[in-house]
Parts: sequence; structure tokens; C-alpha cells
Amino acid sequence: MKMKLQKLSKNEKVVLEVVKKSTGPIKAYTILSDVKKNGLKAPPQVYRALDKLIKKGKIHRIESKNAYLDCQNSKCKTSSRTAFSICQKCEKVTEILNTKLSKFLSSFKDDAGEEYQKYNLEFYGICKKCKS
Amino acid sequence: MKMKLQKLSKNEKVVLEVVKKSTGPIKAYTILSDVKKNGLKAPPQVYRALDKLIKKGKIHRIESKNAYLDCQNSKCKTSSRTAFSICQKCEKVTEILNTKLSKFLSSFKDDAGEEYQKYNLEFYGICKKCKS
DNA sequence: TATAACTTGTTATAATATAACACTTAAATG
DNA sequence: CATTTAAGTGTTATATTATAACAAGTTATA
Repeated sequence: MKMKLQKLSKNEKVVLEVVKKSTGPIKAYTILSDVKKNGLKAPPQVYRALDKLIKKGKIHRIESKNAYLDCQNSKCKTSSRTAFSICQKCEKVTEILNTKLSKFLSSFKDDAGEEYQKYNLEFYGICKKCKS
Repeated sequence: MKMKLQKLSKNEKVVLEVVKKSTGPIKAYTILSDVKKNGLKAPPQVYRALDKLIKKGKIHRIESKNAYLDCQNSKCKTSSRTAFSICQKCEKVTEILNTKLSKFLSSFKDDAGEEYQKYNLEFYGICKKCKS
């Protein structure tokens, strides 16, 4: 399966750095206020970069939080199959990299016998830290 | 496991009817314009009803679409464990009710050994109709 | 009937995201 | 290497989605 080089543009690099250095999922407008020192000024600049970074597998979007998270998987080439655990107390989000899970979901057939190339799974619970 | 009666208020009934008669996921402001003939006028009235309906297991929120869908599962008492298939072409959304899937996910343990009471899974693909 | 819990109505505004257009830079092609 | 095509950028304005805050009405029930 061929892969594009996925080189990053200037704005994409700037945005990715901000997402990377965030300790958790970060919101688009938080990114925007942060990258203003790099000369970026308007929402479309951030959203465009985020969209590309997602397509290039560098970050993920946490749908239930409208927030963006650095991809923790060094082997993550695409953003097509994602799973996360989300703490409902401290809001911590962790990417789940679990072969058994991804195999199960990738080969899952619905009642019509269809498989899916792409999925997003979000687990909600209380993380170990918050439990103790 | 005890269950509240889950009686619906006036606004909740009105909003639920609109969601039910929609052929697919429906957006909050589409609901709003529809329920104006029932006297509802402002977003909070709709959003409040939607939130309650979700809690009562009557509807689901499709996170990646910011849209709301009638629950197809007659036994659906809570909205805590959901799975959907989403056609990327025609946008059709179908709730997946599959025991093997729900059992797998309900008993899934992450690397820290934690299980989760709640999850939302969204599969993306091309539906049978769009394929043919 | 008092009172608590829930529900509603309303205005305003916050938060998230995209359209559209002009312009610049990089890459691919002959 | 000149051309032209594609990708990226900057900018303004606006669309879309959602909530805060508060006043008042309704229902359940102690």
C-alpha cells in the first residue's frame, strides 16, 4: 500500500507543535490564541492545518470534545481507525492502541455482512488516578 | 438495576416526535424550525429536550455529525453503549445492535485493566445501496 | 399548603467552524 | 528553464452549534 510523503507545510508544523506540547486534547481556538505569536491570525488558518494534520495521521479529533490530540502511535499512518478512553472526571484522554481491539473492529461485519475501513471509538469512564 | 419511569415532558415529546419522523439524523436547528409551529421558539428549549431525551435513552447523538437520531432499539434503556454505521456518500446512519460487538466492547479491558461502562462507536463506510 | 424539584420561556452571547476570494509559493511538466 | 498547475496562505465576513443566566410557571409530595 503506497503512502504519500506527507510533508508538512509551515502552518501545519506550527499547529502540530502546539498540539504536541499540550498535555491533553486542545481546542481550535486555544491553538489559535497560541499561534498568534507565530503570525497566524484567523480561524481558517488553524482549521485548515488541523484538517490536513488529521488526514496525514499526525493528530486525532476527539469528536465528543471538539478537541484535537497528538497521535501517540509512531506507526500511525492514517487516522482511519481510532480508539480513545476519556475520563469523565479529569477529562484526560488516552489513545488506545490495542491489537485485539483493532483487529476485532477492523474485521467486524454488520448484519448486512459489511466491513468498515474506518471507525472511531470513544470509551468513557473514570481513570485510575481519579478512582483512587 | 432500578430504572426511573422516564416520563417525558411536553417539550421532550414535541422534540422526540420530530426526531422520530426524520428519515435520518437531524440537526438541532432543523428541529427548532420544525417545532416553531408547536410554540417552541428558542435554542435552549430544543437543546434541553435533546439532552434529556439522550439521558432517557430515547435518542442518540451522532457525534461526528452534530445530529440526533431516534433510538431504534426498543430495549434501549440507556444511551451509554452505542454503535453506528455512517455512509460517507449518502450520509445514512444506522444504529448497530449486535450482541457480539456490545459484549466485546463492554468487557474490553484497556492496558491498565480498566473496563468502561460507556462508549460510542462510529463506523464509516459506503452503504450497500451506494455501492451498487 | 408549603416546599422542593422540575420544567418552561426568554434574551443574549459564547464557542465552533466554514465560505469566498485574492494572492503567493512550490511542484510538475514539456 | 519557462510555464502552468497544484497547494498553501492571508483575510474578511458569516454560518453553525451550543450554553449562560434569570424569571416564572408547574408538578409532586411532605
